[in-house]
Amino acid sequence: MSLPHLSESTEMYLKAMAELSDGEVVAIGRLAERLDVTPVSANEMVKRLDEQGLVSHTPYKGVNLTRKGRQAASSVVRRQRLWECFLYRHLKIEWSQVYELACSLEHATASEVTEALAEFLGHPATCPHGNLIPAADGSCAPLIGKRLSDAAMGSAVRVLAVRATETPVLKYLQERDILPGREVTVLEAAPMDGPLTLEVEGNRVALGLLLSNCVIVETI
Amino acid sequence: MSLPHLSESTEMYLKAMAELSDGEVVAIGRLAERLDVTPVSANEMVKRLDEQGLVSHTPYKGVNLTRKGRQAASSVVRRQRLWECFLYRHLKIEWSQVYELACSLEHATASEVTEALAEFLGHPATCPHGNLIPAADGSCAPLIGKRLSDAAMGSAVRVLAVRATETPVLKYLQERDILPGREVTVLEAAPMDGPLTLEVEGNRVALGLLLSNCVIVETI
DNA sequence: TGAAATAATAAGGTCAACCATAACATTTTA
DNA sequence: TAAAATGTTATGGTTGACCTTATTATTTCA
Repeated sequence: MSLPHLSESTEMYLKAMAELSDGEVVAIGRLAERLDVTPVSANEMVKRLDEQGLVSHTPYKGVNLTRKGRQAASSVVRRQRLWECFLYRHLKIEWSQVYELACSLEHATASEVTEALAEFLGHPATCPHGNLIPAADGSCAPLIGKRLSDAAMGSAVRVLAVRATETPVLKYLQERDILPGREVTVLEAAPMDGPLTLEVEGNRVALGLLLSNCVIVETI
Repeated sequence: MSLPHLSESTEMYLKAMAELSDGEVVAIGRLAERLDVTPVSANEMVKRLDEQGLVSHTPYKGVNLTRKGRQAASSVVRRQRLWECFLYRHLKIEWSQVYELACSLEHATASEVTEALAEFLGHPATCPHGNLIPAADGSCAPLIGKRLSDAAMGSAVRVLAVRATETPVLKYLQERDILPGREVTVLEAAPMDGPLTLEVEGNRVALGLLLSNCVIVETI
């Protein structure tokens, strides 16, 4: 059941794959970018992960998680998101910072602690960014929603989740009140992949397309 | 103020020194033993710590913490003991396990998290084993008490703290109710450094001398 | 289809923190 | 004071996870 113990680096690769993929194959270049290592290093590491049976790598095509790898990645994500809940709810740590701070803790958390924490928190369904917390058995329902960038012009939507990890990016969203639960109206989309103009909590906000891609919404 | 960031290994050495020394010089052999590395490795590491100005090593005499090293060690101990409180009080993790589990977390804890945790816990004075939690500024009052092995025969004492770290040892004490706050009467000391016979919570318990050294008590 | 972009492989290097073995220095203690 | 215990230094080795530079393979796209 429980794996031999994965290194912090291994866990970061698995988590990055889970966050980037949505079940699809991931290009080694994206992985390298996300983890801030060179493509050569990512290649080496992927080879090691493949040998351990955690990923399957098809040269020139990309990498995906094996059953074992997906299970391990879920466990990492579960730990992180539970810690995010704790840091945010109980320690009152800033929304934009909890991802980063929980990330260090996740690798140092034994499963007894994870499960006791889940119990303490009342088995939350989502992290403060709105992303779903995988169950202890590794299963994780998919998040149903669409990208803000795909919302119909003039439509009012509710923010479900934010798929961003970097503190400065999260801070940017936080300052503009683009947070889970908020209502947003899409007023305008500038041509040539320009920014969206939104109304959030009574304010007008311009949001670049790439960032709008990271905001998951539901129509209301 | 805050140091460049110490490796996990560095933090473990500093903590071991703080726990072993009581301000005195520590023999490299004790350090190696406690950290479960060879004396050669401990020597190499101590040299590195000396170069970083964290310890001062007098060949053949021993090592002690510098001001900087003591400050860093206090910070590690503070983090660990705060996590112990959280794991014990809020996550209901077994008393004998919290040292070990908090030890992994301590190295992954940013100072924002440490201070928020202290606030959440209401700034506890001691960890679940009765040991004092250093203040945020690194200061730490000494624990006033004596060793159970030094208690007068027939005297009733109260357990203040337990200075043990290994889970099986802590479990042994836990099973015999030798926990902070408990009253203990010393009934007999066997000759030739034999065990003490104690009465704890109405039960007779034999406790080896070495282990009795780890139990800090006050007279009542 | 051919150039550009991306991916893979090879070779050699670094760094922290460990290891073993062996030789030598110092301190303790019997 | 000599032997035993402990500490130190030297040498050489390992492992994981990175790095650079260069070459080669494949895929994508204009």
